[in-house]
Amino acid sequence: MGIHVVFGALADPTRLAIVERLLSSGDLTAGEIAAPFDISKPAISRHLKVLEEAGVVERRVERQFRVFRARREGFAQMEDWLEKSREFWNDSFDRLEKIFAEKGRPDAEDD
Amino acid sequence: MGIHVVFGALADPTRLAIVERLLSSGDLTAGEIAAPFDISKPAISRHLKVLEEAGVVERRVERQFRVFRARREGFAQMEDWLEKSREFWNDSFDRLEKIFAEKGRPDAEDD
DNA sequence: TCTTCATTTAACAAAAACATGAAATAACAT
DNA sequence: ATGTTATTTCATGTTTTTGTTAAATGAAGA
Repeated sequence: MGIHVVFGALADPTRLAIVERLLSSGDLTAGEIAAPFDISKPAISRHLKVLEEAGVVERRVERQFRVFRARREGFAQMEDWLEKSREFWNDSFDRLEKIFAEKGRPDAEDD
Repeated sequence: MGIHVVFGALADPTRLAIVERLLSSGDLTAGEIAAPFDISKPAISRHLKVLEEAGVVERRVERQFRVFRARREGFAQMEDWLEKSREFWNDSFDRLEKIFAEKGRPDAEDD
């Protein structure tokens, strides 16, 4: 589906706040999620849909409520992407070290 | 500035591709960055501005070129946010363990 | 200075995102 | 069945994002 969709889901302040609250509070109903915000319930409902479609939260029906919960796999996707990026950082650090070693001193004045 | 700005910067497929290329290739000029894409240079220029304002890349002037590079601090922000989230996951796992322990059954495979 | 190459800013159009109130649906209780 | 509570879908308006082309700016060289 693409990691950019996950990033997009977390790019909105309202959605980010929802996710952070779900992380700290565990399961919450749509109504509980909407309560602290000044925006309408339809708007929150859409945000929840975006988060669900991105795989960041999951929804289940319990009695007359829809209960939401943060979803591990969504976070795992980000972890993986960042892990891959970290490798690149390490690689380029290695390249720099090699260059320094060959030149014999860390800050040579060239080009 | 808010982590959601960083997420927003990476939410666009073109910008994500730019960042990934900068990670693997090191420094690139605006022109080199624009080359593989089908969209106009002004459009790429704006994407680069968004990435720069989010702190994900940095720009410097070298001869007649603008050279871009991925920026460690931008990634560190995400690492920190994910690290914080990971703590919450661990905490809720602890809570679950405690509940199982009280029930006398450490790993019940019920649904 | 005049030209050229590299890139950004400006002006604008199309598409997407985000909000709202009203109506529809879902689950449950009476 | 009818009503009540919980939530989503619909129709719509506004703002933001993303793209385009044309013009402006920046740096370098003749």
